[in-house]
Parts: sequence; C-alpha cells; structure tokens
Amino acid sequence: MLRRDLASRVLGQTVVSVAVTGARTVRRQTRAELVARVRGARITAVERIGKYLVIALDDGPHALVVHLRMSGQLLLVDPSTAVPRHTHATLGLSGGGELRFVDPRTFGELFAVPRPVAALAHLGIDPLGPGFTATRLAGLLRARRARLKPLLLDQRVVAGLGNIYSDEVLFGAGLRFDRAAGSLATGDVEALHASITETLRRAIESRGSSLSDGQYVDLFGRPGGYQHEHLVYAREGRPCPRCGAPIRRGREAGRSTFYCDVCQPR
DNA sequence: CAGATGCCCTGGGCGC
DNA sequence: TGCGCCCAGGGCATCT
Repeated sequence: MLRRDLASRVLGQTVVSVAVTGARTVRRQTRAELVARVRGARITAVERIGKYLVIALDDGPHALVVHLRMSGQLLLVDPSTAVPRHTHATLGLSGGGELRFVDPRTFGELFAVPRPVAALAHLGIDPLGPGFTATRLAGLLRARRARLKPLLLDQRVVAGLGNIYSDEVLFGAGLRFDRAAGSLATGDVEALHASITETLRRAIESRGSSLSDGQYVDLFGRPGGYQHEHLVYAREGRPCPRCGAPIRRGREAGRSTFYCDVCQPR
C-alpha cells in the first residue's frame, strides 16, 4: 500500500538532496555513507520485503531501505509544508516533492546498501507472494514445537505479520494463539493459510490499520480504515462478532493478545 | 530450540 | 489541572 503509493509518485525521480538529522535514524553505517549512496541517484523501483520498504536506486546499484517500526511515517509533501516534530530525514526529489521520515519513538531506521539487500536475506516467505501456498505453510509448521502466535510473528518464518494481524489471522482461522504449530491438521493449516491471505488482502484494501495513537498514516498523511474491521484486536470485553462471547485479552510473546475463547478452542 | 524478559524511545490515555 | 503509571503496530540481545 505504502509501497504502491510511493511507486506511483516517485518512480523515475532523482534524489537531489538528502538530510539526516535524527541521531539514531541511521545506525548500520555512517550518515555520510548513506548520503553518498542516495544523493544523485534515480529511483528505479519501490519494493517491499517483509516490513521493509526497499527503494531501488540506479547507482551502484544500491537500495535505500526503510523500516518504520512502531511509530514511523514516510510522508510525501510539498517542501513548503511545515516540518513536524520528530522529522529525522528529508529527501528532496527532482519532481519537486519532499520525502520525509518522521518517527517519534526513533525505533525506525534507514540504510543504504548494495542490491540485492543481504541484510534482509534472513526474512521468511512473503505471505502475499505467489509462493505462499497452504502446502508451503504446512512445511513451515511441520515438526515445530513453537506456539502459533510467536511463529507468525517470527519474521524469519513468515515476513510481514505483526501483532494486530497475527491476532486477526488466528481468529479468522479459529485457532488459538498458544496452539502448538506442529499439531495442526491439514484442515487447520488450510484455514490458517486462507485467513492470512484474506486478512492481509482486506487490510491493504482498507489502507491499513490506524490505532487511536494515530501513528500509522499513509504516504499522504491519511489514516487507514482497517481498524474499523478488526474483529478481536483491542476489543477486550466486547462481543465476539461470531458467537457473542466477550473477547479476551492475554499475553503471548510479550505482546497483548486478543482472542475468543469459544471460537478459538485449543 | 523455545520461551521469557528487558531495552531502545516518545507520547497518549487513564486513574487518582 | 497535574502527576505518575501503563501501554503502544518491532526487533534484537541475553538468559533459562
């Protein structure tokens, strides 16, 4: 979604200026190295690998890699727009626009490296890619003793699911977060596969989930709409949309976990 | 290998 | 209104 919007606006443009002001924004290399690799380069593609945005550049060829983590925003604005607090990097584009990286919690990062990006080689299968089939998912779960939710959150296994979507996916599949991954019957795996695919498809269609903290916004600063379609996430005590039982809140993998006791039996 | 914990930060919401 | 506490969509290191 962010990838798609960015591609539609900046493809073919040249990065005419780069300014990094955030102290922690660039941490895998020196700022000077990043600037040298990005400034003057033309954007040839915008890709996504897991939760990383990969902006392909013609020089090198390098890639400018962006991870928003929990509070980051990537905004395309007119340069005259007031610069918000926590703006840590600014890229001037040949088309006249300005790409800004804004991140209050400073967990997000930028780095510029040769393509293909070796630092992302550890990431698992893309759940939106053509190779993600129920059979393939079954192979990833087989003989695993880990619980389902931590496994879904493990970017080395499936790359792209976070806390919200893991809960929504597990509800959609009727599976509990603490179910042993290796114990799923074929039908369970198929339900899980379908739920992952459908949940992500609909979330993208609704332009993502913006929580009450308003952190996630799209390239143009607009919130998404998928939070209105959340079935369990952040809905503790409210009725399950399927059976009416109150949604429960637990803790798994150190994260708040929302589920229905009735629709997601062990 | 699997799981739990703590940490990197700022800010919003809530209870008192 | 102000203060302290808890919580937050991620990822990584470290320990059991």
